[in-house]
Amino acid sequence: MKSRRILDAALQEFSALGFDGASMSAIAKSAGVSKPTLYQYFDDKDRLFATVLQEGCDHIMTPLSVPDGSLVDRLWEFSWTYADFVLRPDMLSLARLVLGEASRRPEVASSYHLAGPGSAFKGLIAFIQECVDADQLEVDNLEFAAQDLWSLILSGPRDYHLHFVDKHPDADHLLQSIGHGLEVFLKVYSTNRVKDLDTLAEKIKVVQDAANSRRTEK
Amino acid sequence: MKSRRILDAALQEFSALGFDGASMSAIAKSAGVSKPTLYQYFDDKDRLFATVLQEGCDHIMTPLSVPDGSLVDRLWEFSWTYADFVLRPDMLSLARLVLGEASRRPEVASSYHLAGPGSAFKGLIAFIQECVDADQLEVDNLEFAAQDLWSLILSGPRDYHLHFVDKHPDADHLLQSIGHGLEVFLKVYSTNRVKDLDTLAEKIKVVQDAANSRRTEK
Amino acid sequence: MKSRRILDAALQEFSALGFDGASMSAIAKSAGVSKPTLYQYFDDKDRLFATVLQEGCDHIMTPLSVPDGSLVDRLWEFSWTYADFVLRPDMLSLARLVLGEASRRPEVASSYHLAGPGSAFKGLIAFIQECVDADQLEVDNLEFAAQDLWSLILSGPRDYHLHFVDKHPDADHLLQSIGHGLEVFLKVYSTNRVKDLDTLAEKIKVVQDAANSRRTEK
Amino acid sequence: MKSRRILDAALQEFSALGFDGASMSAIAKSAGVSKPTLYQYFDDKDRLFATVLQEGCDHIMTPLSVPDGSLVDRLWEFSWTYADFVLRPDMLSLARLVLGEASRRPEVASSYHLAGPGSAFKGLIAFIQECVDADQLEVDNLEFAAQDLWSLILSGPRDYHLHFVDKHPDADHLLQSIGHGLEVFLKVYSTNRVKDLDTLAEKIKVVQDAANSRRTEK
DNA sequence: TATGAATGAGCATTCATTCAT
DNA sequence: CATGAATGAATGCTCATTCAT
Repeated sequence: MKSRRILDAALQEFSALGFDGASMSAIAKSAGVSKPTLYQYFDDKDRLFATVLQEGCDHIMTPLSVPDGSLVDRLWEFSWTYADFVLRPDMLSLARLVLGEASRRPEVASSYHLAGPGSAFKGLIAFIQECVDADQLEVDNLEFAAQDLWSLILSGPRDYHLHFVDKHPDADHLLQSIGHGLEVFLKVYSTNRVKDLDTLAEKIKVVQDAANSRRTEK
Repeated sequence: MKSRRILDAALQEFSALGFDGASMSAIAKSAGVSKPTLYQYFDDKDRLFATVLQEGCDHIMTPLSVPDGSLVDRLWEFSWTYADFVLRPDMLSLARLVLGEASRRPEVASSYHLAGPGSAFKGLIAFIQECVDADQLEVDNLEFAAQDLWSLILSGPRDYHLHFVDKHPDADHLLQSIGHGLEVFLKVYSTNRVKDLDTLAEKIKVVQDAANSRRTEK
Repeated sequence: MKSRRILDAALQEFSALGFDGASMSAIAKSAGVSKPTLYQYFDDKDRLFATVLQEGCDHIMTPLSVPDGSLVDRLWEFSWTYADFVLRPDMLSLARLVLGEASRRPEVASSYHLAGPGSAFKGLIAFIQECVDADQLEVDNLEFAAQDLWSLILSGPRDYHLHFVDKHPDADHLLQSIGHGLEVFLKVYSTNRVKDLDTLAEKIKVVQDAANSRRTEK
Repeated sequence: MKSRRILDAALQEFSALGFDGASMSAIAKSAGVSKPTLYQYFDDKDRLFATVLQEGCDHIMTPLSVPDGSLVDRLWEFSWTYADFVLRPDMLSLARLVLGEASRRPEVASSYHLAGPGSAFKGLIAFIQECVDADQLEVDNLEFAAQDLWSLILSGPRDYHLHFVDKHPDADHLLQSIGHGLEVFLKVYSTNRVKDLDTLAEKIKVVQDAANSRRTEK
């Protein structure tokens, strides 16, 4: 449990200050333990860092389950699940931390990529495979299709939020982005373009109206 | 000229070690000057860092001019120009550096984004506008189209190479990636899909054959 | 105890080299501790300096008790007590140090004056008040009388020894100085001038003879 | 003339910051010359410091002439001349500077004392001799009498203003201090006590009234 | 096991001083 | 003669790491 507190504190400090910027003293204090205790649990700063990132990677493997439903429903759900996860402030911090250290610790960055985007990618591929099997999508190359989905939906917002640290994701904007991304994706890969695009448009409208009415209430 | 050497050395060190990791001594030594000299040119480490990034941003504004030619020719040229630029090791290092410091220097990261991807984006939009004016593309929302082009073509490889520091861009892979991206883009936005896709396929084949024959020669 | 050693070393170094001249490294070494240890005890150089001076001021408050006896006896004792204290090399060093920093740290100099000469002054006033109450002195203005006593007895030697660092107080000279000072003081303020001056003269003679015989023995 | 500007700037800086605190760069800039030029005139910092103090000492030799007139008139004039000189802010700064460096440069402090208080002392002695010759004072030991005069009149205020840097001499207070000092001095040494004390009292009253009326006018 | 106290090595920065021009 | 540009050597201070308890 003490190691738990230490790892949390370390993630916090590393994320905020970077590897060099974070000091073992600060981590120890923030974890509420003494420095020697900290060193009892983790041999040195590098080890601690590695462990923190390892943990980060392990935690990444979350969103893989895809619900049942129509193609559009599933894509929709899938997209938002990923978006919520990928744009979470702590995930963005972690990503920045990893990239900041990438030149000095190439393994860290690559294994993070494998665990993060990589595993997400696997999920994507599996999901698309399912849709193909169900004759909902027509896909030549699974990998490309998966990449397209990811790129169209999330690469823009993620890039933006990686760089604009204190701008929090804006639901409206995200809706537009995902909505448009899915539209393009369906145009290209759907076996039933017209209907799917209709369904999508309606879905977007529903969410938008809900948002608007919520805003009006205020 | 001395300040030139200092800035180069600083970029080098910062890129390799991060802001905290880079030491003024190391920068001075690597620039072949003494520490006091370094401080004569740059008031302090922060200022030096800021200048280095400023320069980085200034240098980013490069690829904006787009050649004449058929739609596919132009898209092709455009894509490769951007890819070459964005995947250059030094540009990737800079991007990592900026992201690594983003939490502590939000302005740095945001102004980098504005100068880098942001300005690239403007170029993209202008370019697409031209194509629309020439009835080559049919576009609803310019921004979305531009974002799509960028995402489809480059977000995948860039993300990959940001994380895999020592893997150098592989022409084959890139060709596939860009080729596929352009294909999707044309499918969605071209006013003359069939012909354009044909032209594209041919273009890809030509390049691939050239590459193969080059490989065989070796 | 370690902070004791540090403070001693610091007083030493500061006294010998001044605030800027003394280096934290030298203080640490002279105290037999490492620099980080030094910084564990004192937040920074200023704090250390302040503490050293604070201590100096606290130690100053010593000679206030005045013995019983005849007026001349008491004055005599009083004078020598103060002289011994004020002319002690370390007290002179401290005084020089304080004055040397006075322009940059006015509060230091003024609070030193309050604690040092100032508190001595209060003792003087109290003492003279006692003598007045006992009808031994006739005084118009207590403060002036106290100032006169101090000035007549010690201002000359103190000024001299402040400037001549390596001349150690010479008992003979001091005897003359104090003797003469007291004589003037008694002439002006004693209620029993003739007798008191006689007593004083005899006291001086006794001490002088003792000194002479001591010198002869050698 | 350039060396003039340098010396002035150096005195300024040294007085304000002490020897170590003053930087050659700052002195050069404040003198409006470049550092190499500064070094052309003065071999090194020590030399410059020595020269500055030498000059300070030379300038000290000022108040020696004593006007004619009655004993009280002459003492009065004499006292104020010295007081004005000794309490001048720049003289106080110089004194502090010298004392602050005394432990590291004993010769500096002693030669300053010789040139400053020492030479004043000689003036005092000569002056008192004159008064003795004119049967105005009855003095046993010239040196002691001179020391008494100085001590009674100026040691208090000077000590005060050495320590309280930003308190400027207050005419009222000084008047009291000098008035009382002279009173004591006359009581002890005058050959015509009653009359001289009367004259003095009147002199004080006149000055005090003048000051009061001046204050009322405001 | 947990810690207060300690340290060697290093960092950003500044200074007195000196070339090359 | 005067200077812009340069530097070796130090300074105040901090950090990752480790004893002694």
